[in-house]
Amino acid sequence: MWTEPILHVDMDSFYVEVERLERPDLRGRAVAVGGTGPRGVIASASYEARVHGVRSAQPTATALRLCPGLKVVPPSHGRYAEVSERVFEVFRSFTPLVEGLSLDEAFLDVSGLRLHYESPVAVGEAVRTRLREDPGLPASVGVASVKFLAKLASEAAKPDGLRHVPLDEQLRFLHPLPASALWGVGPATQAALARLGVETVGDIAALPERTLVAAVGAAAGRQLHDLSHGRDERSVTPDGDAKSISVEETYDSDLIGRDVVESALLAHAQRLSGRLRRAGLDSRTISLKVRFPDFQTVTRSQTLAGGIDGSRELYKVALELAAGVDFSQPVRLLGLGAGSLQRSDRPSQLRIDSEQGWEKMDDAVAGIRERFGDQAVNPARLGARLKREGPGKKNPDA
DNA sequence: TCTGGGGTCCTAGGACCC
DNA sequence: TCTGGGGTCCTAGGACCC
Repeated sequence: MWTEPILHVDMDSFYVEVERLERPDLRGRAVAVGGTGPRGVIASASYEARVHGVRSAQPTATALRLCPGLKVVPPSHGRYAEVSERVFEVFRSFTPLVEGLSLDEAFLDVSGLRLHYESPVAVGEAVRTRLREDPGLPASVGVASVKFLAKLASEAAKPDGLRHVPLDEQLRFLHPLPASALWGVGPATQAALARLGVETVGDIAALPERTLVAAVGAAAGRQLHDLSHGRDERSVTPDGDAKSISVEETYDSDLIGRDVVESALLAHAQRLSGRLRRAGLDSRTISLKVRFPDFQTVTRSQTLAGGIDGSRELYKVALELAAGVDFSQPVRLLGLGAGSLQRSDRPSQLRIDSEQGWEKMDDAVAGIRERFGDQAVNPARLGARLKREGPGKKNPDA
């Protein structure tokens, strides 16, 4: 039996490297993929850019100040999704036990490959070699006994490396790391831990579980206690269906007035409908998200008796939700989400005729957007505004 | 040059039912 | 006449992840 059968594979600067596949001029220099508008942030930075302090989630303006020669490329989400498909095909050619965490990283349980490879490390190197050949991208791999250690190991392996954490060395690897390295420790939890005098994972391990639970809540406290001792019972579970789908947009300039907000919600309803229909899903819980200039964010949601996926139905619910929000302030961000998803077995003969007409139109619109992008088709209500103001920032997200 | 977009999970309170 | 507890669902907000 292999004692460290879990791999975490993480593509290096994924978006940047995908751009470099087709643009050799981006190789060897400081480049980042991110929003180029006034409110843009960095999604992925090359290592040449990271040297200057450029980080993902950083405002693009800040990144440019830190690294004046930085080349910022707007994201091509459709392309990243395509390459991601290829990456996951490579993963699944090794084992069916693949659990994706995002477009560019996954856990692999390789315990079934004992007869084919000398060790999990050999599997990890083979995965790296295959990804290097096709789609031609660098990846880092962590090899460990459990998921969260494999993830920490791949982090330590970056860039373009492999790190193996043997079972009998895992606490020596784990305990000196900062507490914030643990999965689930963000700014708020870190602050709560700091009040207990905790700096490292080893410090967490020295605390009784009840102290952690009192400080950060039941679920998080118990998890921290387990992880700090190297315990992680979670198995590698191949991906299930999505639990929610949402669209949101932060506007280059704030939306002012309920009318403008309602127009924007119509566009959101159309995009959301397209994504639901392409996925073959209905939603029973619709949620509205509104962020104001001071970053205060409110959500309103409504659960229906049955699932919906049509833009007109989604828009109707969105308007009802919006009626419960005060729009006397400008709006920075609007989002529309769909939860409680269920497969839409849509026996169209059960729908009334007028509904069918709208559904056919939604399908047609979804198809066009899939091929030509979200800006290709818009409801008439948006036409006037778009003509006046132009289509705004390009959104190639398909 | 303030802070994207798409997700998952948790908490806490209230409604409602048994 | 007053007092339960448990379970599930819904809503709002928040933490966190990439």
